[in-house]
Amino acid sequence: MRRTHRCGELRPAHLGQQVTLMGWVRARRDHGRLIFLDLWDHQGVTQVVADPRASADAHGTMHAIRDEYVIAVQGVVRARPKGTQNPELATGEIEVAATAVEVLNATAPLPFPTDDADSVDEVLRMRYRYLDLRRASMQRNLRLRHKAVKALRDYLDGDDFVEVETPVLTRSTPEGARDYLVPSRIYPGSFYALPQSPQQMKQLLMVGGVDRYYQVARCFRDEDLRADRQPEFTQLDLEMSFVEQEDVLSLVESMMVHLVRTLAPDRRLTVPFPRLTHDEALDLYGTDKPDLRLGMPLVDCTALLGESEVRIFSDVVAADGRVKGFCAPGYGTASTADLEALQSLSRTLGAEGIIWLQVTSHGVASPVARHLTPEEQRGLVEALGAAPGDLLILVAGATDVIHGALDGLRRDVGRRLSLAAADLAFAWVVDFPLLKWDGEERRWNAEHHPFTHPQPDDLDRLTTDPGSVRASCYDLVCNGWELGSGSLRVHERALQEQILALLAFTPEEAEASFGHLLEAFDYGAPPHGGFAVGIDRLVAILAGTDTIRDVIAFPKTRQASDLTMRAPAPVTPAQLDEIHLRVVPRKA
RNA sequence: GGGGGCGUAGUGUAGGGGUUCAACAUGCCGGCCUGUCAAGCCGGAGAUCGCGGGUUCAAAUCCCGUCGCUCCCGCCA
Repeated sequence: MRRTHRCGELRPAHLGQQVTLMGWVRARRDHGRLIFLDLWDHQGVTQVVADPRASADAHGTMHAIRDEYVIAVQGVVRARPKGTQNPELATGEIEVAATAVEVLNATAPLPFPTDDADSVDEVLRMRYRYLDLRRASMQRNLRLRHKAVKALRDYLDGDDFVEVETPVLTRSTPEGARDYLVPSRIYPGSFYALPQSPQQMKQLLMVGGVDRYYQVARCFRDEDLRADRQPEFTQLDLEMSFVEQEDVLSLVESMMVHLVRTLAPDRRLTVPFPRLTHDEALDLYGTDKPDLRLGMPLVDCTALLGESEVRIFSDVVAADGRVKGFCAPGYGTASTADLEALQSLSRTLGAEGIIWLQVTSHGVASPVARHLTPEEQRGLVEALGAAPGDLLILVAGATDVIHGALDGLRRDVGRRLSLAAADLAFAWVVDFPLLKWDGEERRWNAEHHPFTHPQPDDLDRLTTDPGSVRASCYDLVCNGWELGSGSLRVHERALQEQILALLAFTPEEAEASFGHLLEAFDYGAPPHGGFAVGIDRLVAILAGTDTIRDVIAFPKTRQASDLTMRAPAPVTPAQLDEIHLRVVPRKA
């Protein structure tokens, strides 16, 4: 038997045709005489009927068949009797009357149902990922991912980009995340590293005159996992020569708009994407990846409360801290339990706690209300733009701490109030600082990476006031996710050496780690810049899921293990010998 | 590394010291049934409650430890 059609394909136009379908059995319905089953493949479902009068053999086989058996059905397409059509099925007007049924593979009862109805423990889903992938939502996600990548490739292909593959076995570089290392058999004691990103390679491609490069690149970082972080992940990595920041932003923005208009035309977009400076983002939302769907910007109330009788406020202000807060519209209905949950969340996030005020038509209700003057109460309501029925949430403390806490509180309140619509709230965050101070190690670190070009206006402060130098660096955020980031790169040897020196590399270390790049800059490196989009996150947002695991065929667990392949796993002593390694058990 | 959540028949859940505490749904096995489509009806099998220890006359239930999954912080240039 050979398959003639897919399971979602047959229509009344095929009536009378002899067809052969192959697929998985779903929902067998045995009426004794008539037996129905739904034959499923990735494309759809067709009802198959066995009638003992038509074929005793086919009927007998279908009696013995169970759910998820893989079968081939030969039969005739016929119209369903009046009143038995199923309008919920694309193939619902027809059915296939089986004349021959062949079991291609019998199936044991599945460890969990594939019908999407119940949520199943993720251990099982991961262990039997191939069964999980039979579920409609996972099928949708995988195909959405394929279409998204194709749309991005098509867009770049139409704009003179060329996809170039770069090595996965490459060199460990200092800074950044922990590398995944691969021992060398041929060079005892030496290691390849899996790339954290193709950053240096794509810069070398620019020196090589490629001009516009992209790659759907697998990247590896040996750090702890999150819902939006896997140790291996995929970036749409791109780089362009002879460009300014604006060129990169506008290319990426049109590419994303193209993608959304192609794949999700009903999702609302704000175009052009709003732009925030890094400072503005922190000031307004306490984070550099704000979810703009939520509204509720932060307001600084420090000046308003500096003289307050409320000790928490005055103490913090006296200690050079700040008081900031936001207004949760309509959340005056928060119960005591809700408020306690917010208190506890704020402490988890490192703050001392929150001060809440319920705004009513005759003032504010709050544990601290009687310690606030009428002017202070009015001032707060006005500054936070509150109306009766709203809840004000204030946090006092050091700026970093209250920003972290308010960011978390704002997102939590957003969830509680279901403020996140189906929009795709893209935004650019620009003007990142070039460097950040590492207080513990008492040295500067690159905010983005060491190859980021300082903004030209700030170049002269590189020696006098490094912390104030802004970078030509930009992030794309969407719905509270960091979707991608990029920068203009240093292409001048002297400047790169100066920056590496600021990052506490001795000339010898710089030469050892980045000599190949520095040397390349001597041989005609064009000005260049680029970007990288996190494909897993992008598809997760489009798919409407909370975790990138749902858009990765075989993801890893929180403990970085692959439950399907059971990796990582020990290897034989002979294998270790070959790569000159000995495993030393960790001392207890 | 730190904090939180979860773990009970194949699956999803209920039960929160004793006395229908091992239950419900679904799946599975068998039977009946000419039109179902999450088929229906009847019958049956299936869990020593993740694992180990402790408290107690008595533990699925309380305590400690451990393992696994998960969320957040740290970390992620």
